[in-house]
Amino acid sequence: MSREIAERGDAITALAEVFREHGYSGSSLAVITQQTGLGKSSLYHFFPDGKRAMAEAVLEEVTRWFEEHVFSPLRDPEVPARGIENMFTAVDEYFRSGERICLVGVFALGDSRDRFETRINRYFGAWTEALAVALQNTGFTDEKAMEMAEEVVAGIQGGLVLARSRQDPEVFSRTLKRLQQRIPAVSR
Amino acid sequence: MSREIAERGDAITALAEVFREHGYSGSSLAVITQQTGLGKSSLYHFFPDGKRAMAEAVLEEVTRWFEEHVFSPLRDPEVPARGIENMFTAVDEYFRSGERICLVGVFALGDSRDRFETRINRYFGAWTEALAVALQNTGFTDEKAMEMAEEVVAGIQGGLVLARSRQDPEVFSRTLKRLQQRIPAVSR
DNA sequence: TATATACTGTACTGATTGGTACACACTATG
DNA sequence: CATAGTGTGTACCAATCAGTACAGTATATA
Repeated sequence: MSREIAERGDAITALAEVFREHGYSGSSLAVITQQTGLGKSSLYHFFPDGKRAMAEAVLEEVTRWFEEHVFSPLRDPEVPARGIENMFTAVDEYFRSGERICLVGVFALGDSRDRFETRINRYFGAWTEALAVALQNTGFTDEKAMEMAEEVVAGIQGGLVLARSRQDPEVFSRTLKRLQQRIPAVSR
Repeated sequence: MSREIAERGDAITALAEVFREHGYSGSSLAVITQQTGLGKSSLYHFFPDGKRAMAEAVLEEVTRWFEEHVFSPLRDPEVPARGIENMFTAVDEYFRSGERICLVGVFALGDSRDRFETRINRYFGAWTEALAVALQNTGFTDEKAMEMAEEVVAGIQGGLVLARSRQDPEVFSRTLKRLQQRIPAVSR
C-alpha cells in the first residue's frame, strides 16, 4: 500500500509551505493532503492533536531555524558585525529574495493571531533583542541599538508585505540593501 | 420584524472591521452575521454576489478613503510638505496609533492574496507613487523620491505587523516618528 | 523468518461552510 | 391609505470542514 515512507521532519517542511501560502484557516485538510502528498491518516499519525498541532510544529521549526541561523550568531560578542552581515544574507536566502513571505507574519496578521500569540510574540521579540545586542556590540548605545533593531525587523516585514502585494520581489531586495546601509559596521 | 433598518454603507463599515480582524477565510458568514449584527438575508440583500462581493466592497471603500484623505493631498504640487505631514497624521489616526492593522496588508499576506491581487497591487502602487510625487516636489530627485517612498510605505506596513505581533501599539508610533524624521521637509 | 512498530488508504462521522427560498415587515412615495 | 420597494428572520440545501475508526502494508530489529 504505502510506497514512500514519510518522516515527521519532512511533513513539517511541507506543512510550512502550505501554511505560508494559504494561512491557517485557508489551509483546509483537503488542501494540506493535496499539497503535501500525505494522506489524512499519515498527518494524524504524526500530529495526533490535529491541524492546530501541525501549525504549532511548523512555528516551532521556523523559530528553531532562525534561532540557529540568525539569532544565535547575532548574540556572539566576538564578531558582532559578522553576525549582522550573516543575518542579512540568511534572511535574503530564506525569503528567496522576496519571493517568499514570513510565515510568522502571515499568522500574526491572520485569524490565527490569537491562537498563536505567544509564539508570534516570542519570535519577533527574540529577533529584535538579538539584533539589538549585536548593534550594541558594534558601538551603538543601548537605546539607539534597540531603536535600530526595531526599525530593521519592522523594515524586513514591511518589505515582504510590499513585495508580495506588488508582486515584485525586487522591492524586498532594495529594502534589505537600504536597511543594511543604515548600519555603519556592515555598510560598505 | 425588522427594528433597525441598515444601509449598505454601514454594512461596509462593519464588514471592514470583521475582515480586518479575521482575514478573508477566517470571516465565515456565521462570524460576519454575529459581529455585524446583520442577518444573512440583509447581507445578501446588499451583496447579492455573496462574501466575495462583500470583501470587494470593503477593499474599494478602503482604497477610496485613502485616495481622498491621503493620496490626493500628497499629489498637490502647491504644498507637498503639508501633504506628507497630513499623511503621517491621517495614517496614525486611521490605524489608531497601532491598535489597528491594515486590511489590505491582511489580504495581501493571507489566502485571499490571489483573489484580490489587482486591488491590493493598486492600493500600494497608488500610495507609493503619490508619496514619491510629494517627495519630488520637496526637492528629492526622481530616483531618491521613489526609493524613499517605498521605504516609508514598507516601513508603515512593517510597523503594523510588528506592533500586532508584539501586542504593543507603541512600536507603530515609534516607527511613524522615525520615518517622518527621515524626510527633511517634515522633520522638526 | 518472526514480530513489533511505523506508516497509510478508505470510509465514515457530526458540525459548519457559503448560498438560496420565501414569507413577512418596515418605510417612503403617490 | 394603498402599494411598491427596501430590508429582514427562519428554514433549508449540497458541499466541505476537522477529526475518527480500522484494516491494512511497509520497515526495523532480533
